[in-house]
Amino acid sequence: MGKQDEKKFVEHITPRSEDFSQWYTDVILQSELVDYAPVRGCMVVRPYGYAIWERIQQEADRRFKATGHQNVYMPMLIPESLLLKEAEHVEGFAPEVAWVTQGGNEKLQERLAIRPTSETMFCAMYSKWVGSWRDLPMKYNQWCSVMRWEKSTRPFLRTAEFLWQEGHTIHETPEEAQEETLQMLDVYQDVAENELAIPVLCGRKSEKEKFAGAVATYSMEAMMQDGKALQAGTTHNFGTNFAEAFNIQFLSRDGKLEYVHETSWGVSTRLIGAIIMTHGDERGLRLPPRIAPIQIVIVPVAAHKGGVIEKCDEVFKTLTDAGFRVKVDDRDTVSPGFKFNDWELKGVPVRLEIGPRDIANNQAMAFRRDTCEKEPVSLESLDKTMTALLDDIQQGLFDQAAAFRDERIQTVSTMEELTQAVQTGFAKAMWCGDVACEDKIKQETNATSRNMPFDQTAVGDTCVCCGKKAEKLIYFAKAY
RNA sequence: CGAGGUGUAGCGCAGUUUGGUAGCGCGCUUGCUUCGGGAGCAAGAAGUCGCAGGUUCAAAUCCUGUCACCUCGACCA
Repeated sequence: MGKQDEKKFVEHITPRSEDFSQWYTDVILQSELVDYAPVRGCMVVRPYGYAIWERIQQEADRRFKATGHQNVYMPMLIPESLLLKEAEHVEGFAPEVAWVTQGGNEKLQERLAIRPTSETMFCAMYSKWVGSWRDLPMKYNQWCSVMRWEKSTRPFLRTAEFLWQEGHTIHETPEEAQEETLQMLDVYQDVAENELAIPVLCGRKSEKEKFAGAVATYSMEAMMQDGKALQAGTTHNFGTNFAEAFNIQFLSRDGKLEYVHETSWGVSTRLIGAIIMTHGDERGLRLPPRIAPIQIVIVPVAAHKGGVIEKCDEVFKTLTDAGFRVKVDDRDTVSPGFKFNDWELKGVPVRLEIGPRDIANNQAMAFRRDTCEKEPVSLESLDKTMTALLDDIQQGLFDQAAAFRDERIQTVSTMEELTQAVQTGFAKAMWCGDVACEDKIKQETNATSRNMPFDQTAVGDTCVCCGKKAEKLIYFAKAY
């Protein structure tokens, strides 16, 4: 392909190297994932974007059920008195809560918060539902939207209203709650790495970065192509903090009144932002096959010629029956060339071009989106060929993202090194554990602590910031 | 919330300095020819110039106010 053609691909999308932020905006709008809404800070998720969300939901929900959780639905409005019960929690969320103050023409006696998260609502209900240790554990999840009055917003990454799931569980013992907290982080990592092909770093948040009201917060952190971190999922262990505030007690095995041990965990449509910023390239999206709403798009070439459409439909049926998510682009209003670019922009992993010449040879031209290579494939045993190809693309995207990330993680032992490392990626450092050092690092470099990995193999003895005795291995990065 | 920027056809923009018939590209409609990397020709449809005041014979253009959005900072899944 010549230079001229190469240029055409990119004429509508700002190159990543020029302005990553603008590239992101161009891609999400042009691939028709979302559009801006007439409401400040809100996005409209369009069919293609929502289809990706539905795939994420299916994969996550399947795992939630497999680990013994059930779905429920809680109301969107939370009375102010409920929200005020857990002091640290209120303080954390108060600045970004939206309120309903009027119903019809009447001013409400008590303001109602539009949920920023539902810990308080779950707690209110759990306190009603729990009586005995025999009622435990209760492991509920809900898929819903929440609202946070954010000051600056970006589609998928931070919007005033966003779709997510929030799991809330209560347990008999601290050990069980901790086990749940870590198990769900594993589930998230499994979804991120094996479905979304996004490598993540899992670990515990510092006191400064933990969730308001939690005893311990864990996260998985992904690196975007601009080297910035994106928190892609979190799990929290609340201990008995909320149980004490909401009086969630049960009669224990030895007849004593005890508080439950509680957890919560969530992932959101932000994961879609992570997919875009992890895998996207100059032509647009590159969707991992396991999450792509369309895995294979069939583009007829010279569709007016006899037999072309029929062959496309035949291949469509074969592949659909074999379990693939397939689409035939039978639009007669645009040229094949337009369709090629269109589906590349939309990130479909594999494109099969079928024209008269292919039919004559019992083959199709297969284009793979990850490498943009094109080669003929036989129409015989196409299901096996496609299975292998999609698996290869899935693995390829993960490997590429992992290699990119690993290259940009630098082990640092001085502030100079840390400052330099967070310009392009993550800094892996030893830390004394003092919030003063986190504050200083934030102030000097704009980077925040991401998390403390479970593997705490030391890379030094002294704190990267103050030089005192180091307590923890931790990652620092600029974050979304 | 601070600093900057932008609002003109569905989208992207020119026109504003120097007031004087509302423009361009893409898209859209209809027809014909095309179809292996963003097709061509022809004929069409479409805009209270963000909103509200003011100045003027005359305002997209000048003045005042206001709203929305974007970018960068401070705060956050």
